[in-house]
Amino acid sequence: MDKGWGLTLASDPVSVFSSSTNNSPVGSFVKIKRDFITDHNMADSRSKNMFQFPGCLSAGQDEQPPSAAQEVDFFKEKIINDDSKTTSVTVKKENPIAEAATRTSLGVNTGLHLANTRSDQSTVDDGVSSDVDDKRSKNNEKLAQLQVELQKMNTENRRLKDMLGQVTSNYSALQMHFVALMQQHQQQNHGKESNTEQENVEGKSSEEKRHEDVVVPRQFMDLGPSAETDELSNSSSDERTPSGTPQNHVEDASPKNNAKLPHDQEKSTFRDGKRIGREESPESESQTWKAQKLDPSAGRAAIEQSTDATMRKARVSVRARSEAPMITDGCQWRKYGQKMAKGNPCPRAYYRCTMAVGCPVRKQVQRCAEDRTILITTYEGNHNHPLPPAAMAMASTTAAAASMLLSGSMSSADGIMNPNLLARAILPGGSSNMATISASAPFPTVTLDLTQNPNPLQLQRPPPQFQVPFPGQPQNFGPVTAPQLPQVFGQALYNQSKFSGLQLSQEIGTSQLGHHAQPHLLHSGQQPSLSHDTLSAATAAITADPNFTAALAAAISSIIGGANSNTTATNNNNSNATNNTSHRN
DNA sequence: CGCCTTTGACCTGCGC
DNA sequence: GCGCAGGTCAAAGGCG
Repeated sequence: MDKGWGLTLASDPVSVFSSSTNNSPVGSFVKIKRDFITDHNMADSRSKNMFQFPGCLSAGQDEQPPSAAQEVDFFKEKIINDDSKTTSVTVKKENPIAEAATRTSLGVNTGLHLANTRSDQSTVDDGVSSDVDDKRSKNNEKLAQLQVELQKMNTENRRLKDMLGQVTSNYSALQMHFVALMQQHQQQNHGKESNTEQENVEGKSSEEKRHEDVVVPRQFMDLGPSAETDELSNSSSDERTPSGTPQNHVEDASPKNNAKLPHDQEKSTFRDGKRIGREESPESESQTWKAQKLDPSAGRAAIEQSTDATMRKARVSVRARSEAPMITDGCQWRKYGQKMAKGNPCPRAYYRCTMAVGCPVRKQVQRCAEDRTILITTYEGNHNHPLPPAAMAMASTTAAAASMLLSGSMSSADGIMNPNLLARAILPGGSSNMATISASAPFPTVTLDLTQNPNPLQLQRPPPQFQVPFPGQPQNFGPVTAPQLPQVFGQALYNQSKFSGLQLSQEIGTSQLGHHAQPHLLHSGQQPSLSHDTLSAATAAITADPNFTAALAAAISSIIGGANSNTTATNNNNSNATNNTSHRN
């Protein structure tokens, strides 16, 4: 149902890792940057000076072009000719000197020209012999100039490599931490599937316990039994999930349901979808846990299901400015209702995901009463089907946000959730009004505000999308998590280039990828607001927080579920398992 | 003709 | 118990 609304959350599927001709990280960096240019400035961007490296990498017109163009006179004519035609022809030239001169004179700043500055004699063999010495001296002059430039570039390259090494090491540490926790979690699942929540808690590592002393209680990964406890003990958390409704008790045998089965197959399956999606929650969940006690083998599925059920409750609200009636997030939605909400003259529209039958994901779209240009989109649930790369952005973001929300700490009796890792990860700079977390509402909700504090110099590039072949083993998350990490926090928020906080997360996640893939977005040096210290601090904070692993695992699981439906994730929210369990009951 | 949106009715939970 | 508000259903109509 996406109709290409103005606000696009999808990230472009540019294959930023596919630079086969340049294996150097910086080379990839350059390619990405050039893609970046292309993305946002369209076709003619390459012919203009749009991108400049930080520091002195630039070979742009600011530094030399005029003189360079003037000095290499014998190129000038050709350049002019080329310019009179198309610049693309010029760019295709293989001769680095000629290319450099051409680009320089055209004002094209491509940043890096690392090719050898070999002799350009062959290029002047054009039959012009009147003033060969003079031209050679000019060529030498230019050669020296290019060498100086090359030196500058090399220096910058080294600096970038140092930065890359730093973020790579950070990534490695995070990855090891994550893998260790994942293995531990697996062991717990296998060895103690029939254990109680308390036993699960006891089974945690000392490190996790140590963190729990500081952070808290509602470990998302272990929400299984605890979720049940919450469901049974806290009626407020049950809210509108129809666990207590008569409908829920008669599910399959319900005459009502049978009687209301539509003739339309699509609608019929949808109804199934409703059953497994909307009504899967606490009831079937608790039943699952009962079954688990009888059949330990059902433990993991139950955990997954409870996880999904819990995720179902968490909401992620995204505020973004858009004139379009709905943001484009890569998924297909079907509108199933519209209501006038109290206190807002703008109607609230209800959508459900139609990319797969039974997908429990729904969203509400409503304009802000105060500012009609702000579109508030609230997501609920997790997709149980493969997602296109464009859709993974929002899905992963909401999943991670919801995970973190649910794994956060409930500190006070009033139920207000303290800002947890998400907030810290999102808002390392101390900005407090871009993401808000609230558990006081009927649903715990994370609100990501894309309308505030924009930095137009940041976030101009949609996040890269990666189609990564998923290894079957969770232990191999490295290559999987790395590319997806940026999605986990930032992708959805790139679209409007206004979420610098998540940009940092993106920086972290992406930068850390360098270990397994080429770095593709390492322009922190460009961003005055993002210092190395900030980066390191945020990375350390994320690495140190066990909740992050939980949220990360959830997000990854959703990704895995989306990318490879045959992959069995350790704690995913793949509703296939849930559905099966639900139907079994 | 099939899919989607619209929209009024209906269901449910909650507060008084 | 009643009313309100949020959420969902499903018939009707529109659109490609």
